[in-house]
Amino acid sequence: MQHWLMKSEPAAFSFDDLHARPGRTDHWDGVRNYQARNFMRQMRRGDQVLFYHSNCEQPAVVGIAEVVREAYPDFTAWDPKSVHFDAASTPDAPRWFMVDVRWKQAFARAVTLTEMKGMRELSEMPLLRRGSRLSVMPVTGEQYRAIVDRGMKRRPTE
DNA sequence: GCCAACGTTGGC
DNA sequence: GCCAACGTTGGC
Repeated sequence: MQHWLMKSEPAAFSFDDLHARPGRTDHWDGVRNYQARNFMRQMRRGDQVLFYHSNCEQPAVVGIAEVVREAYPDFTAWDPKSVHFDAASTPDAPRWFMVDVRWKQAFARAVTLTEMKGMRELSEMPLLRRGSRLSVMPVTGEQYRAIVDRGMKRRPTE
């Protein structure tokens, strides 16, 4: 099983928004970056996803989601009215892809970006690199467990 | 709202 | 294929 981190701006689509969807499930549309797209295509059903709130008052991982459908064409790229429209992507030759994720569990408390910067286990995370803009990234099992442990308060907080 | 860092575009 | 200009991301 693989682990991932996916960013979303809560003003656009929050972890609570995902919870409110039918089946607590939605498609992850709008990724328009090749590296992030390629990571999504590597996702497999059952992979665990850290849901990260970006570009907001308190950037943080707020909970866990799960991949329930593997990569398929992002149809919002074909819709001229969509902000994610891309004329270069067609149904015959889709350029962009998305996966479906299901809300799984909210953290007891958010694990903030500031806090993550102080965690030794996370020193290699792309998320913490200066200027990192990658919106979908792999997370190692160790990094995943370290973050979930914090979020679930299974470990005394400093 | 600012602005540094990044990815993409397009002229050459 | 280079690289300046541009638009976007996202922390602060």
